[in-house]
Amino acid sequence: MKEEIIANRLAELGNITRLRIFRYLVKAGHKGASVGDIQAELAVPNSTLSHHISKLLRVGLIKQHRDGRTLYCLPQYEILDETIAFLREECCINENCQKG
Amino acid sequence: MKEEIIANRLAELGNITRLRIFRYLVKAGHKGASVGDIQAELAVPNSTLSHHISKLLRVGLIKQHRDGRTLYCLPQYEILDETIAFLREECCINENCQKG
DNA sequence: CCTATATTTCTAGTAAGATAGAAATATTAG
DNA sequence: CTAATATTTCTATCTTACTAGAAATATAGG
Repeated sequence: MKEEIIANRLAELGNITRLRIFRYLVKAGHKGASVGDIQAELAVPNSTLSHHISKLLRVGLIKQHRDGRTLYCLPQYEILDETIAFLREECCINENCQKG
Repeated sequence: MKEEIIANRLAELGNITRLRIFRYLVKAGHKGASVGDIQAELAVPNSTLSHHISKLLRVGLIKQHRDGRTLYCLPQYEILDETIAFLREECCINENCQKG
């Protein structure tokens, strides 16, 4: 069910550490950032960071690609946009307005 | 810190029951819906529902106003929009693009 | 092969959240 | 005041999530 998928994504973004990770990647843009970069930026222990990254991966908010020893994380803007759009979907359909 | 405020809101929306409550209110529009309406719609026990509503209230995603015995819940669209906007803020500033 | 770098997995302790029954409170109507 | 309706609070149980140290794996360079 779509509602559950959206809730899962929002829940992942609802953790302060993951929100920081994700925003760091959004700022980084399409080139993304390596796990090591994120760790240096946020000063989170590697095991903790890895755990959070895997959760963001699981719900599709980020993807990864390897370049040598370095794993790059890339934000998935379409997934973010879909998630955001869902919150506004059918806004005020039981009323007569176009937007809140 | 703003990041924490946003994370808290997203975390509240990240629970399936609260997401349903919130979306029901968004659909209802500016007139909102009563706690009883929500309960009838979602078939959640009253104590559970009350707990979830208080969490949405706490982070400002909804407000309430009483009319006799009935408590109406109203979605706070500006808070939602601010939350959404934060996720896109400073997108790609470390790159050269305008939007993902 | 050996070493260094990059990241994940294992493991475990601790804290927080979800759920709901039952009782309590609040409001209105008669 | 009494009864009915609307909603919250209390209490408890159960599950899930966060955190991080230590060990393991993966990749590349010499």
